[in-house]
Amino acid sequence: MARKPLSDDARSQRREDILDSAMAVFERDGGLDALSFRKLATHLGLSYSAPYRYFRNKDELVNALRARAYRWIESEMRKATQDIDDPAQRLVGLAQTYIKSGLTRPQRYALLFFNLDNTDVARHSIEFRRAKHDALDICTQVIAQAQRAGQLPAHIDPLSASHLFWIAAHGLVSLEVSGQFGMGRDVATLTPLVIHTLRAGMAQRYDADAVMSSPLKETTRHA
Amino acid sequence: MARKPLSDDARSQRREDILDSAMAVFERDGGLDALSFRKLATHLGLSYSAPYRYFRNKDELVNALRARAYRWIESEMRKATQDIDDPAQRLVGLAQTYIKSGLTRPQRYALLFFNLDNTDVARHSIEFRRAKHDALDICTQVIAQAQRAGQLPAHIDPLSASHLFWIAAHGLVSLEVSGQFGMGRDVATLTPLVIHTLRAGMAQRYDADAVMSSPLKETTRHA
DNA sequence: AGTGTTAAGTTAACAGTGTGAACATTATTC
DNA sequence: GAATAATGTTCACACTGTTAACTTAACACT
Repeated sequence: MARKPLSDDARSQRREDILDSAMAVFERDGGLDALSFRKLATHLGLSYSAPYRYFRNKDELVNALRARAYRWIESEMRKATQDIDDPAQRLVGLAQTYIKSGLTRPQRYALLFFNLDNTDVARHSIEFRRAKHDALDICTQVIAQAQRAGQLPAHIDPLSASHLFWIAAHGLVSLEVSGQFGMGRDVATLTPLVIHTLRAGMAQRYDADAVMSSPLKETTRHA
Repeated sequence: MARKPLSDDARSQRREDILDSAMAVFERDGGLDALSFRKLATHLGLSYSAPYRYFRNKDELVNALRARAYRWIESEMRKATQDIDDPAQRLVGLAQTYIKSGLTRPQRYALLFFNLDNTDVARHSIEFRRAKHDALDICTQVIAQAQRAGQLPAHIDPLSASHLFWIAAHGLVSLEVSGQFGMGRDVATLTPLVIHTLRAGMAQRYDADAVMSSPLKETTRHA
């Protein structure tokens, strides 16, 4: 009776095309404010509200873009680690790749962690959370593997350990990308220091209570 | 002959008042997009482009706001550490305070590190850089002190060490504030783990070359 | 073939934004 | 009191996100 909608494949292909353009514009012009539906539409050769047929609003578009950025960093890590056999080296390679990816494409990295208009977690899309989970999962697996191989002490569970890695790597990339380290490229000297500290620190037995003489109470969030 | 301009004191007092309002609006409504000159002006009981007499544009206003946020976190750290005598405990207290500050006022923290429309460092104001430097300086001093007291190994220079601390603390706060850790409040369990790893890791002798079998080459920045 | 149905794309419109220019006000110094 | 320059206001412009109304075109059924 009615016109058939685009096949799911065709439709999501269109979405991919739009996201291609969006990412290109975003990285060319720098920043989410610089990426407007109008500019995106003309970049696609369409009229200025056409993308609304594929993304309900800018939030949804940006979330999709973020998920895509995560998928990219995930694939970078996969590519880099699959050729390394030695578990310990895989782990170092993983950290290096994460850091390098962030530094080489600061815009894309910033898209993941900055530019969150607000800190409202509820608005992370499922797509985004899945991508995040999959990326973290690589790390967890590599760590578990290194532990099984006896190359990494096992008194910290793999998930916590990968969080630890993530915290360190992200802290480094994030501060550098947002230009907090001052003029020099301290990253080059900081990277090995960070990795060393992580490995050496994780090697030592850990007793939570001994660390914090006055542990952080639960913090209430203002605003 | 002419009307005297507001004394520098009076003028900067006005600026402070405006920044008070700006910070209030920013934290109430969440996000920089929600902070408009118009809203700010009406909040001050002025007409909608009055703030332009005090801030050339939104960039300048935001930079001032950022500097102020840094000053705040700096003062939090000063307050928290001045009463602690034992150097090692001072250091832990410092880290705790930084983390706690970020977690309690996520908006303010995000202002410092997220919401950078672009990653253009050149646009950081001198004010902002000074505030950042002063905040970091506390950390450097406390570390140097702990090293002199023999409570922290001295084979890492205090500046690098404080960078290390910053990276870890910021990584933790930043990931939590941007809601990347999943549902739970993993921060409570991650905080002591991070601090432990830092301390234990820094205790071990450090040889940069040994760490990185294939060190990060210089990375060229796309985009 | 013809026609109804409906997705895809276009255009018009609205509320809000940053920002500059042109005006009005007002306090200060002569 | 008059001149002058800082401060405050109003108007205007080019943008933005977003919704609603409209046009076009492809399919399904008779």
